[in-house]
Amino acid sequence: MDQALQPSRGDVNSLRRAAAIVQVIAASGDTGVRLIDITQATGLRRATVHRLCRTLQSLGWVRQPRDRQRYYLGGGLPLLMSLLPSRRLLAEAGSATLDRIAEETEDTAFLFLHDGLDALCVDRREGSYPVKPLLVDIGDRRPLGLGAAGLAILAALPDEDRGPVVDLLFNSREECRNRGRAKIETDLAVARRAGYADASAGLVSGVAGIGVPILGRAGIPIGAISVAGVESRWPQRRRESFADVLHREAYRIAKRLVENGAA
Amino acid sequence: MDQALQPSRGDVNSLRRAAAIVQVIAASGDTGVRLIDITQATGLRRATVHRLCRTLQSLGWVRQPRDRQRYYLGGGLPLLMSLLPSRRLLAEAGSATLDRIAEETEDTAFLFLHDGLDALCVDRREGSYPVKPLLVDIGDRRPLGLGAAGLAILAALPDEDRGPVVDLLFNSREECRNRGRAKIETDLAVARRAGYADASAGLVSGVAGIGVPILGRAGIPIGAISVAGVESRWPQRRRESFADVLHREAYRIAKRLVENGAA
DNA sequence: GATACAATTCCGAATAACGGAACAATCTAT
DNA sequence: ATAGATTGTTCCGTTATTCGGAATTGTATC
Repeated sequence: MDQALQPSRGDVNSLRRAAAIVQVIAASGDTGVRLIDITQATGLRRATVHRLCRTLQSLGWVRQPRDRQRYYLGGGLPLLMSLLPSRRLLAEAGSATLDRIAEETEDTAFLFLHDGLDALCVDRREGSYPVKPLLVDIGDRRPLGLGAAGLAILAALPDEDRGPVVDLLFNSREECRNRGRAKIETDLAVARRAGYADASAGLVSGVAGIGVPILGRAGIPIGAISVAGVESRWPQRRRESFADVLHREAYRIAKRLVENGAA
Repeated sequence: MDQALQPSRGDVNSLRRAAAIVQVIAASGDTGVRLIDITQATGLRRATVHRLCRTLQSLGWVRQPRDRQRYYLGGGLPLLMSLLPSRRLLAEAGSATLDRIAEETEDTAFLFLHDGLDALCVDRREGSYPVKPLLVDIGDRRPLGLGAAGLAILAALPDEDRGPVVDLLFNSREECRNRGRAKIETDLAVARRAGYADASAGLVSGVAGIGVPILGRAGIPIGAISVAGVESRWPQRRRESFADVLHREAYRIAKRLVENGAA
C-alpha cells in the first residue's frame, strides 16, 4: 500500500492512489471494506478516497452494492482479464501436446493453467509404463512453488512480480509454509538456472517430476506442462532429455497461441 | 474505449484515461500494442499516453519487455485477482455439496468456476440413476450462456456488466453465435425471473439440466452448481424441487466462503 | 429517539497533469 | 547501406484539474 503511494516524479499520482485503493479493496477479498478503512490503510483523505472510488466504480473496477456501504472488487477487472484469449486456447492447444509427451516419455503428462496463486490442472495423459503416479487429478489445484508445474510457473514470473507472489503464497498457503521458504527459494533458483523445474525432491518419495512454463507473448507464464514418473526410472540424463521434449512442446503451444490469438 | 473517456463531472479524469489505456492493451490480448496504436484508439495525445503508461508500468498493471517496444498487460492485475480467496475455496467447499446433490437427485451434479467468458468445470459427481448424461468432463470449459451453469452465471452478473459480457461472447465465441443472440437473451430473462437457469431446451435433445449461481459477498457470481439428467425423468415440478436443492446448497457454499474468507 | 460516527457534496486554492515542441530511437523503402 | 519517415521519449510553461477542509446528509449504536 505504501509502495504505490510514494509520489514519484513524472508519474501520474492520482493513478498511484487509485491503484493503492484497488489494492486495499482486493486484499479484503470477499469481506469488503468501508471507506474509512481505505483512508486508514492508505493515509489518503476521506474526500479523496471517495472521489477516486466513485470514478473506479463508474469504470466497473470496484463495486458498492446499493444497500450495504462497503466496497468490493467490481466485475470490470475480471472482464478485462477475460479479454486475454490465452487461457481458453491453452486447453485446446495442449491436448495434442500431452499425447506426444505421454507417448515419448511413457510417463504421465500434465497440463496446468496459471490461476492466481495456484496451478490448476486442466488435462492429463497417462503413458504406457504400468506404474503411474497419479497424484494430481484434472481439476485439482496446487499452490505455485510446489510441484513441477507450479515451480516452473513461479520461476518464470518476471523478477519484479515473483517477490510479491512468493510473499502472498507464504501468507496464505499452509502447504508452502510447511515446505519452508528456504527450500522453495532454492528450488526456484535451480529452476531458473536449469530452464526447467525439477520437483523430484519435494514430492512423495519415489516420484520424480519436471515441468516447464508456457509463456505468452508478453513473456508472462500462462501455464505449464509437466511429466511425472517413477524416480528409479529417471536418471539425470533422462531428465534432461525429457526437459528438452517439454521445451519443444511448450514452444509449439506458445506458437499456436500467438497464431490464433491475433484477433 | 470512448465510454471510459467521456469526461464526467466530479470524476478523476486521469483515471478514466488510464482505464481506457488498460482496456486497449487488454483487448490486444497476447499481441500487444504500440504506443501510437493506443493514441489512435483513445484519441489521447502521445505524451499523455506515454506518461500514463509509465505509471501503469511502475504499478505492474502493464508491461513492456525491454527489447520489444510493445505494451502488454502486466502481472500486477492477475496478482490482484489472486487476492480473492474465493476461487480456491470454492473447489474445497463444493465437494460435499456435489455428494449431497447427486444423492438427493440421483442425477449428475457439476461444479463450475466462473473463468472469464467461460464456465470451467472443476468437479463432478454421478448419481445412482443408470442413464448418465456426461456431456461435460472435469477440466472442460463451456462459454457462458450455454448450458445450465453458464446461463446461471451470466444471468447473475450485475446488470451493468452483463451487456458488455454478452457482447464479448458473441464477438469471440462461435458456439454462442450459432445458438443465436435472441435465444440466449430469452434464456437469460427466464433464468433471472425464475431464479435458476434451465438449459433443457438448448442442449443435446433428451438431456435436461438446471443450474444456480454461487455468489460472493459482493453479489458477483464466482461459480455455479448444476445438475443434469434424462429429460423424460424431469417434469416441471421436479425441476423446481431440484432448483430448491441447488439454491440451498449454493447458499451453504456461499456461507462457507464468507466464514473462511475473512482473513 | 437521541447521539456518534461515517459517507457524501461543495467550493476556493494550488498543485499536478496536460500537451506542444524538440529530440532520440526505430523502422522502411530505395 | 543510406536517407527519410514514423514512432517513442523528454522537457517545461500553462492552465485545467485535482485536492482537501468544512458543511451536510446519511447510517449505525445506545
